[in-house]
Amino acid sequence: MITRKDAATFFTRGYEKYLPHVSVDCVIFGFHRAELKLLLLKWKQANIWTLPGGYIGRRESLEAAAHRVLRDRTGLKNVFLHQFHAFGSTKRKEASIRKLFGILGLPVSRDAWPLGRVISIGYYALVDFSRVRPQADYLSDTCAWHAIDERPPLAFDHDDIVTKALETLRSSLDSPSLVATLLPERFTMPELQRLHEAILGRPLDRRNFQKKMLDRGIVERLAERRTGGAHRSPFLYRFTTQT
Amino acid sequence: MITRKDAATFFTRGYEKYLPHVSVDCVIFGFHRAELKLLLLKWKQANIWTLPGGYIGRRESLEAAAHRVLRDRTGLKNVFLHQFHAFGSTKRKEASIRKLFGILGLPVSRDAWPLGRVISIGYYALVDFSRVRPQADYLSDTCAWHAIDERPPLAFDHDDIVTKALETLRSSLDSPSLVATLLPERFTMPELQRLHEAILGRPLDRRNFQKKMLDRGIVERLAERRTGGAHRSPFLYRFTTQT
DNA sequence: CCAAAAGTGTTGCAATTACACCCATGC
DNA sequence: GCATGGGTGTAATTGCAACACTTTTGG
Repeated sequence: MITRKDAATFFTRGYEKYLPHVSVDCVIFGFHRAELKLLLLKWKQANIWTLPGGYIGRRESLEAAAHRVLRDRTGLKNVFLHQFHAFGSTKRKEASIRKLFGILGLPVSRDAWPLGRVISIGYYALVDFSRVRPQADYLSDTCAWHAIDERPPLAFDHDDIVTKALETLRSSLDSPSLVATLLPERFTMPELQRLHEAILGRPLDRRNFQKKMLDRGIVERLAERRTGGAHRSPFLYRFTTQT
Repeated sequence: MITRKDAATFFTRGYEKYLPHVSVDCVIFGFHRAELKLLLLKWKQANIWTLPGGYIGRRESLEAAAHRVLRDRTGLKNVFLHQFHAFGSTKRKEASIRKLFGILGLPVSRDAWPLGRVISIGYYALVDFSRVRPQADYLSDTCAWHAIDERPPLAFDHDDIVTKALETLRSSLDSPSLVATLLPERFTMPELQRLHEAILGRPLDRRNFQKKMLDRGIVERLAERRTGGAHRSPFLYRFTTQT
């Protein structure tokens, strides 16, 4: 978690700890009420929304940086992050960054290192919406979920990054390891289907979906059913541990 | 093309022109005598082979940087480059770089900026072997093609980069735009097949291959045949311009 | 005429798609 | 009992892989 003190030293001596000009940005997808959600940060006292992102430590691997940045800026831990693309934005607006640091009451020298051009490596992940408590860091007012197609416009080139991440996510849906992290240990077939539909943004045929999941050995049925709901009680399933 | 003068000013004031800590590396595939080739540079008077790579200009897009670096270091122009992955190597060996610059008779101060850790964005391309004259730059002895599985061991993490590029190339073979650049305007079906086989590293069925290419509308047959060779004269084909 | 390369067609399997019917549950 | 959602099956289609036969060409 970034504190006030961290932020204060960031502009003056951050380059000692971090590589300038390279950052990671995380596109975090969640799933709630049959909708795909996106985790966004709102800058303090400014109507600027961005992806959680940050710089890379001088001796830190890209992967490790992505995990640390995500934890520091949103509180999320133990997330499966996947690199998907590098973005060479020359759009970074000095003015926005100056404004934020003005609001925070922190000094920004004229040639402060983070005002320069930044190349950003994009990572995405799917996380279990209900098991996560997003927490804004010192730089932000809010860390909150947004429905994927009702999100506010994002700063810099972050809208492009989200678009590309969603594309990648959709095309990698056939590997079950990803979606496994979004559901509880045991789940019903309709639940799994809602999740796939939310990610793909289109409806799927119930019967074909079930057949595919079972034929491919992606999930296996348990003896138990989920009772209590209206209508017929659905079976419970779980992901098979094998490949 | 990098000259002696460029190299000399590179270590001292290069950071004014380029972003430190971020580079692009190009994996250039060629095709000759039914073999997939790889374009490599050998450092001057040292047995160190690397991919053509370089730094990114401060106001230059990633894409533009990849094209410029490739041209400067190998002489190749007008190549379709595709970004495929970012590599966060912490393996960069100071010693190698000092050695090269020692050989070149160029001074390297102790805290020279290019000695630091580098994050590299990988680009790959397929080029027409016969239309290209690779030319080594000032930093290199040799700029030469190597058969993909007889290449020398590469420095830094460049072997990983090649592996990943080859993976990406293979999985993107169904989009014809890539391979189109490797063949002349008009070509025979066997020629196209050899190319696919070289990329995939395995033989393909002649008949199924032909059917697929024609059914999908990837190529269309011309009236003409290629005469002069032994055996039956094959038809000529060309890529369809649509989609 | 024959070896080697090129052109054409058939068949079977597997995955995907579309669609129809039966079962359970709460109101 | 009936609307709603959940479970099962079947036929048509598509893409891919395996395989056999005919045609052309130079030697």
